[in-house]
Amino acid sequence: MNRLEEQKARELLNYANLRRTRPRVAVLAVLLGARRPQTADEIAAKLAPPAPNRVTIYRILESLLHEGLVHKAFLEERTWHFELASNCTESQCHPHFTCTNCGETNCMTEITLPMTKSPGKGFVIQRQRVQLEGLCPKCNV
Amino acid sequence: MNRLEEQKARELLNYANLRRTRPRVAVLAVLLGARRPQTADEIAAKLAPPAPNRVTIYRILESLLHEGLVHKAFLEERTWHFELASNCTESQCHPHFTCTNCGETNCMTEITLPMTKSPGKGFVIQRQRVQLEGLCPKCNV
DNA sequence: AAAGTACTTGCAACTTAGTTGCATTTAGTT
DNA sequence: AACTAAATGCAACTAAGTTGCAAGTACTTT
Repeated sequence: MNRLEEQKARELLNYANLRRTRPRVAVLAVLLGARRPQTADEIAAKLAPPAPNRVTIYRILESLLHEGLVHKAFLEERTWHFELASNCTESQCHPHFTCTNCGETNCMTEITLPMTKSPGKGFVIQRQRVQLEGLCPKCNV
Repeated sequence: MNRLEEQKARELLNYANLRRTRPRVAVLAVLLGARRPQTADEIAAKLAPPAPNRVTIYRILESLLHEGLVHKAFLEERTWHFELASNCTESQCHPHFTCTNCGETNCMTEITLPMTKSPGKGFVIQRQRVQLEGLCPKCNV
């Protein structure tokens, strides 16, 4: 658990008007240090024991989500994955790339796609989300 | 349960070398008649009683998936949604639009996006999936 | 048409991921 | 130091999907 990330976590929480409780700081610090979207269980595994209760982690993620500090990345699994909202604009987040061979997910922050145009007919497109699938450098022989 | 769809379902199953059992034909017929991705429960609700066992429906969907007749549409819910694979190319399916107000999902078959280019670095992009979010005609006042 | 067999189905029990209610604790305030 | 709203932990619950196994059925072979 990096000190720098804890410090940053405190600042973000303060800014968002959320209490800086120990579990909340720790969860946010994990997300600050993560290079890919994390599930509640993955976060729990990275916390220094004694880990907070499962329910607490879910509720912390909910509060972070509510204040817009993190958001859900929808991957091809049933489980929810969370990541910092900081790299994303109002209308879209970076694409996520999942390797069909090893299953690992990478954040493709260097890719920015043009916003899809509405087909008319009364549809207003506000956000778009892109998932990519293929072979990652490790698996691309 | 439309006769035409049952007929079409039989043909597809035959073509895919899957046994044309009563539950399988019925499930596929529902998907043939659906205008948006369906969950296992939604499918079950549309079957003429006596509905097949929950487990059976999951296994049928699995077999259809395995033979490439249907695929999963990843929406912003935990639950899996299935739809016919027929409208889709190798590299992408039509985008799905979910209304942030009423929650309904629409298939945007009229939209086709250019394929995202790989950022290099050894990544090979094989498929892309796009989710859209905004207001649907009903909710766009 | 009967028999055989591999594929399917149904049932019960289980797992995973997330939720709810309530009593206890704690961060930030007075 | 006392107060209070917010946060936490625990136990019990729900939703969605899975597994093992016995019984049934579609298609094949004779």
